[in-house]
Amino acid sequence: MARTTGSDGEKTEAAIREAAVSLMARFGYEAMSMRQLAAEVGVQAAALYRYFPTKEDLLFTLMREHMEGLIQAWESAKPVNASPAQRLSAYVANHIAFHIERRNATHVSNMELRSLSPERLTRILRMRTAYEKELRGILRDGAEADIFSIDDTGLTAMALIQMMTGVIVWFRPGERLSIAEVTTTYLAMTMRLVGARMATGEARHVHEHAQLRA
Amino acid sequence: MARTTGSDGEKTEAAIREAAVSLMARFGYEAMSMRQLAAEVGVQAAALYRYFPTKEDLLFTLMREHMEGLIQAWESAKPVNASPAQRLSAYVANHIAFHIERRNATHVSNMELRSLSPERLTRILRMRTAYEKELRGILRDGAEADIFSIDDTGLTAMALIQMMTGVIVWFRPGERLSIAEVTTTYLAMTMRLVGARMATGEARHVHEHAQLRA
DNA sequence: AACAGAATAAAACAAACGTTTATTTAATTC
DNA sequence: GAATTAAATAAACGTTTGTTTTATTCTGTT
Repeated sequence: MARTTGSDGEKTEAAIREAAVSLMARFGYEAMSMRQLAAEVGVQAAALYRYFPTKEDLLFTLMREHMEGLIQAWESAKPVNASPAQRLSAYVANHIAFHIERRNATHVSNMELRSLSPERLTRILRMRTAYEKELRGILRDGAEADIFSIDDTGLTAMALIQMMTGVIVWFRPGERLSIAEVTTTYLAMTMRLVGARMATGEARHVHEHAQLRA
Repeated sequence: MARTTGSDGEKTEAAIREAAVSLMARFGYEAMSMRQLAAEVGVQAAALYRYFPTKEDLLFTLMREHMEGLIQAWESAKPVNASPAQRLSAYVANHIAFHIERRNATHVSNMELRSLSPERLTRILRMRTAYEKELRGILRDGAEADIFSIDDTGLTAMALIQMMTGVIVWFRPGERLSIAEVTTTYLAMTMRLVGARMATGEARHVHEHAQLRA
């Protein structure tokens, strides 16, 4: 046998990506074999190499596109001419929504950094840093305007990101809480954590904004 | 050659554990080969099997002892007849100190759960749940006594643990911040996050307690 | 109808994997 | 000082790994 009826390169590549993210999230990059991946896709192992030159290329592609998607999602969600509290609210809501929707890809991006070559690791970390810098900017603006009470901007940003990304560890869709409820609670915790003092009525706006997005 | 001069079973086993934690934290459990581990210890691969019957046994032993150590540390640090705020403060300080001191083992315990057999995974998760239950108890007591403002006890506990454990991702000893400074800041963030309303003078006690431990 | 090339299968590659076996040497015991 | 136990080596086991090579089949275009 060789080329099978109805086979299409684009569909095959999409199937490979999807299966790879799923298997890597479940078993880890090292533990997933190319044969296992091929079987999941319904193809021979050699066929994978038409789409991705090496296993590491596959990993890197998935990670890069995950990060690009995250940054792009924030560029779209990012409010203009908004108060630090509103911007922080938008950041939290976007971060949680994006990561819950992409649980598997997030797991891979967070756990498999060590399987990248040094140069590729640097590229991914650069993207990550750029994304985190946005949060630090919001926190700094809020602190300077005396809207937030923050000891250390960098440390607070890291704490918030760890807290928010941690959602994917325990959150299961369709269980006790909805995404909207989780987002609302995380928003409240975030605002308290940064000691937000909001103008009258702003809390309602922030709340509504979060409900809308979640 | 065979038995080498000055060789000692206990020393070798300790060296294996140490090297294994280090290599697993750096490269991951799957990526670390038994030959690589043996080379790090300065021994042949077969010698490892005198101490650990399989690679997974080695992983499980490291994880179990890490969790046992964490629970034991909390049993020792846990204050009696203390307010929820003081108990929460002790929990945070103990958690951060323990995890910073054991960066590598924490990484392994958090990242390599999927490499355990189902039964062993269950055993580790049971220990983890028991430890987290302590935090939920503190939060519940504080909420019932109207000292904390908490939407959802379980969710808040997970958020706090993710935030605190996240320290090991970015913290490097001897850089910008000391362990004491980090602990103080995390304590302040935690107290704000749970909306702690402390009695007059208690904030100082909590602060001093944290400084003492850190 | 012929053709170009994309897509895949099948088989094989060398290297590395966790683990086992048989053996040898060092330290301890009687 | 002989017997025994503990600690390690050297070599090999069968399997699996990521990857390459080669050949074949199907699809879309002319």
